[in-house]
Amino acid sequence: MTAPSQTSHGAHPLACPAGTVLFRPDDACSGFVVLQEGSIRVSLTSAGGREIVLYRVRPGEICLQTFTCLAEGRTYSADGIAETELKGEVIPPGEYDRRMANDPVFRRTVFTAVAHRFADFEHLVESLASASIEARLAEALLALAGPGSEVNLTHHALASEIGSAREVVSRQLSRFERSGLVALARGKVTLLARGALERKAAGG
Amino acid sequence: MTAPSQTSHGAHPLACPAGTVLFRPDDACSGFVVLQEGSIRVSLTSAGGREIVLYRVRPGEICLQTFTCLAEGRTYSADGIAETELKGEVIPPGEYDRRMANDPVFRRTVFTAVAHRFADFEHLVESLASASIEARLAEALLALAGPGSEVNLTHHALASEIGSAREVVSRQLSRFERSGLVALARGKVTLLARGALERKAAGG
DNA sequence: GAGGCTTGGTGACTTAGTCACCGACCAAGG
DNA sequence: CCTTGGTCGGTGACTAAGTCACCAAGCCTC
Repeated sequence: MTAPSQTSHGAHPLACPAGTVLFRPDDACSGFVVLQEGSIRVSLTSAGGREIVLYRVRPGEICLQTFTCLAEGRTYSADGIAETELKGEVIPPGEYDRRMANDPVFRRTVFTAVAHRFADFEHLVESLASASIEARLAEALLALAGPGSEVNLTHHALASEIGSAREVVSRQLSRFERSGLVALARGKVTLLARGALERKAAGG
Repeated sequence: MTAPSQTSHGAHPLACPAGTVLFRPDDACSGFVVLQEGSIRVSLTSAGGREIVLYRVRPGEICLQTFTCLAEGRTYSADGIAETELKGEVIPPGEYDRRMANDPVFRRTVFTAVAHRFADFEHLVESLASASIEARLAEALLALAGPGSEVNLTHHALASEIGSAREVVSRQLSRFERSGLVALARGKVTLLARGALERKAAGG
């Protein structure tokens, strides 16, 4: 995408290991992240300690939090954590503004990404407002497994994915296991019947 | 793409009465709305028939739905209804693109508005994921009353505001009434103790 | 192999959402 | 007027989800 020659025009390289905290609520924004490799998990934690994963940033996507901060000159309001090792670059605020103004391709890319994120958000709101835990958990498992059939997360982490509580996830997973949809192990869920899970995710 | 007899900048005037349906899911987007007067209610209705109000568009704000449609060339995914009589203008897609590219003030305005909307969305997600019905209803009542102290909505409409069910709202309102926080009448809620409601809204 | 942390299981309880139903209010037409 | 049909709101009974407290099993490290 962006050639290294751009670096000389103001972009810093970004490289950090899994687990790095990229930002926390009230942090100032140091620039616009263009990710080449890896995955950033962005989540909100409410006063009561309940966490919910808003979205993940992957190569070609953008961090909406960062966009918002840059557009309004505000601080972050969520947590951003590197889920894997990251590679990419950081475009500092001034350079970002310049490119939004002068680089039509860059601008187009950012718009599309913002629009895409928005659609995800809408889906999240709809889910939270009206889908059952069974459906939300089935959907999350399918999304997290990707093309594979294993999800290496604790029940607590799964609860954060769907904005619920650990106990609720534990009980629902037990029900899935009793129905033969998944197999459970410590820190791991193995999907055994994608079709059935897809039906549950759709609200069947 | 040529503009016939139009405003000097290619925008159509917009004027319609309260209750007008501006868009529905799967409608194509006819242009970017710049509102000068009035209020548009944008809401999602899930498969189960549950409705939730996402946001309102007022003068100086933008419709995120419309932004998304224009950026990705997609159709709408929510409902937009005029809550009051509307006045403003509609910038057709081609003109919108031209202005985003060439008019820095217009671009800046749109960015800021998009960023602002996203902050609202984040608040909505946090609310849905972790706030009690008591807190959400108190917050909605305060927001809907504005500087006044009356909210002229049915319990059903209030339920849509907070993404809950009519019965739940009815019962919570009864509790508020018994505590002397509000007075109830058919299609109307009168706020009697803003301070106490603000405390409830904050989770106290 | 003993403590200490993480993970997950469970019972008991509260809060929220659903379903079914009914009565009060309201407007329009006879 | 009075009927009639629709909207609005109240309520009981039930299910789903979330909370709280606690415990047991796995796992790490010293």
